[in-house]
Amino acid sequence: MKDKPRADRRTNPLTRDVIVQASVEILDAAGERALTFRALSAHLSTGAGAIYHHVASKSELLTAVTDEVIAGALHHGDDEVEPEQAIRAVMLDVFDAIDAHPWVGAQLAAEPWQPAVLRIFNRVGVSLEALDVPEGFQFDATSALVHHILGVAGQYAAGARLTGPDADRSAFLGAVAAQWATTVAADEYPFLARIAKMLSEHDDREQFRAGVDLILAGIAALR
Amino acid sequence: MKDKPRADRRTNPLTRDVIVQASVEILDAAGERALTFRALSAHLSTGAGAIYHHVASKSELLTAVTDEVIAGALHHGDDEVEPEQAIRAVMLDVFDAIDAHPWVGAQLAAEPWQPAVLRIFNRVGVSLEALDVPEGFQFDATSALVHHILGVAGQYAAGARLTGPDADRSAFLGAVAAQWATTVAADEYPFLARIAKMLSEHDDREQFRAGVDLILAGIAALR
DNA sequence: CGAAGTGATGGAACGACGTTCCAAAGCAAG
DNA sequence: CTTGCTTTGGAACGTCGTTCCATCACTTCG
Repeated sequence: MKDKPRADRRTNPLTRDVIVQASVEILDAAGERALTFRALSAHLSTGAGAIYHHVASKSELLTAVTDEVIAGALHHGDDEVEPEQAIRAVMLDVFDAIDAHPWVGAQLAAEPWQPAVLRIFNRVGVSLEALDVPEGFQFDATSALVHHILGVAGQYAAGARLTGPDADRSAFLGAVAAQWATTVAADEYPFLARIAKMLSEHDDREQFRAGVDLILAGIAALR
Repeated sequence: MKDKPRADRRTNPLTRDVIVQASVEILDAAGERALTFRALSAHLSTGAGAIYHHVASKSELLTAVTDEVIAGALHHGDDEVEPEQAIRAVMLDVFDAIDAHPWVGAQLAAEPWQPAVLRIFNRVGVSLEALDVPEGFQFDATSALVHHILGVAGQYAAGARLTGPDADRSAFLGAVAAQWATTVAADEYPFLARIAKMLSEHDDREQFRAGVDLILAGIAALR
């Protein structure tokens, strides 16, 4: 036992998990641009070299942090409800995780086949098997659902990055819509001009859910 | 007229278009990581300051370059064929553009509401209006299609970035699948384990098209 | 109980990047 | 020719990811 004299140096051992947790705190508090090895060093009262002893690179750290959040978000049970509801629950779990941590969306959209994506892919696929989807169609159907997540993730996360951590999203979208109405020529972009007003009023979560409904209806029609 | 003595300084004027074209060449030849203001300066035989006189920042340059490629890819006519075929044509045009320039995919997935995305969004929406989609549903339906593009874009582009400009994609996917079979525990990721073998054989373009079919079938079912 | 070894630590240093700054050069107007 | 404005290009700045290495704490063995 080393109860007292263990000095002040390394009272808590600086493990990979500690680094990941600190990264989540920095990312949530100040956004993805704020996560640097210098900020991390300061936050952990250590040097960059010590961090590199536990983590190979920044991209490896980002995938680990992303997987941490996604794994925590997928704690829904998947064998109790009917399969279609299970899929909806998983999809919304991921959306809510991105909503709570916009940097997760950026990371999911940027890195292919990273552990977090595999986790989502598998989870969606498992729920999809319970439907009467033929085996040759399961891959395409699961991919469509996952791509929908990733597409929304990229746009949503990037939007949140532009607005800042606490800005009003509907105000931001209203500004975008206003810019459409002025900058964008109505004759060049007729569809945009017509739905510009809907943009500021729409609910991202509802739109995401509508997309899920669309894909599920397509699966039901084509299976 | 200044036909001869125009000297060596101002032989060709270094305009914004010249910079965009040079950027496309660098990106296509060496990937997105190769596009730096130093490489651009060398390629154009100038200095960084001169470039900044025509372009505000690197991200502005990237959005301009992306819009250039997407605008060139959307030259399909949209008023001659039946609307559903028009949508398929637009979707595949964008996919093929991303296939030819993987960095476009990364950029599309990263920046929200950039001009290139608006261009795609409007084009899909215009074609969608010709279907019997009720007005309140057009926004959600168009968003689902665009999100599908963006989701695929991010994954596909990032995959191409990992493999390099000329590597064999199916070989890369085979390696990913092999890693699934070994690293990923079959009991933890049952669906992935079962589908791993399909990954190396699948055709990305066909899978993208299957996703489009899925969403279109969903639109037809819900409208 | 002390010596030797091993992994962890943290800070300095490196190269590359985006961006800014500024002096020189071209060109148009008086 | 002179004056003023735009364009040019290269030097310089600050920050980043990453590498390197001297030092330290702790275990293991004689």
